[in-house]
Amino acid sequence: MQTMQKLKAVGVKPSITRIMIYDYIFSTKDHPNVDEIFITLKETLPTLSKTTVYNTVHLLKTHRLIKAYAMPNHEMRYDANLDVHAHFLCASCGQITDVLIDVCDIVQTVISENCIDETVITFHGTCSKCQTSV
Amino acid sequence: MQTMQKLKAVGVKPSITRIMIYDYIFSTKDHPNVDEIFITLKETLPTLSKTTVYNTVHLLKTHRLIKAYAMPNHEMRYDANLDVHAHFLCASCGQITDVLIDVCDIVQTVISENCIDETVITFHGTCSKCQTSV
DNA sequence: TACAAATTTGTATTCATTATAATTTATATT
DNA sequence: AATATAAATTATAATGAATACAAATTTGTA
Ligand SMILES: [Mn+2]
Ligand SMILES: [Mn+2]
Ligand SMILES: [Zn+2]
Ligand SMILES: [Zn+2]
Repeated sequence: MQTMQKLKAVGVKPSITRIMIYDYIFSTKDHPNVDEIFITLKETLPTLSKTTVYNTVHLLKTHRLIKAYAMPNHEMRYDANLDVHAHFLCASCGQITDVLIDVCDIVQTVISENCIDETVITFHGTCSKCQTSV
Repeated sequence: MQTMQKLKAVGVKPSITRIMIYDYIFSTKDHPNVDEIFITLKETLPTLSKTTVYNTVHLLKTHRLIKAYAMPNHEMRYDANLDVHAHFLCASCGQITDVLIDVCDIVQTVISENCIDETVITFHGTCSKCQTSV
């Protein structure tokens, strides 16, 4: 689907800024942070402000067009891949690679290629207690 | 094992401050952040400083006695449970609960009880490229 | 064109974490 | 015990990503 259609579909007005920010997150596979998005797009959008990047990723995230992952070094990385998938974070070069998991053989897939120090699996949602207390 | 033994085993001098900080993280099951540790232990260690809490969790993490998890709200949570396990983070009450996973039926376990909005699985380690370039 | 609404920008602020240096405490030596 | 040395703890300042807020610009519509 075209980016413009994706934005319209969730009720977000497809301004050129928003399209370019989404497109960048979608096209690059390296899970960029706000700085990377800002610096890269600044070249083609000279008036772009970092605040707009923050606003836009927040907007895109709110409308579930992208996902945000908190990294160990306290920065957010953004990802347009909405499929449930794992990430491999290299302690040496910092690269974040997608790990397409089959749920069942999660560990196997990665262990074969990389040296795993730690596995972090987090589910976000609403707990049963909070669901009933609404 | 006694906390004192655990600290000695990794070459960390078991001062009363360190013992109490580790014990607190170990005994409480709610994955405390630095503030919670500080405020709670301040009652029995009146001279405790927040810097010491930061120093100590860093020390414990370096020696692999605890794990640190970056949360979406940009704070670190600490955990003395070293087993590979998942976490369920409630969007409503903020509670972080352990999810003991059998690797194979990761999703099943949680889906039955809670309402999952997002699943984050991250592996930390050294990628194959970086392993060879040493 | 004129007006209102939405979008973008610039600046100030927040707050968890880190850096640095001073102070206190523990350990070793004479 | 007194002194010297090292380690641990504390206090304060600095960092930096993220947010809050208000002004400015752009867009949509009458
Ligand atoms: Mn990804
Ligand atoms: Mn846990
Ligand atoms: Zn690497
Ligand atoms: Zn809850």
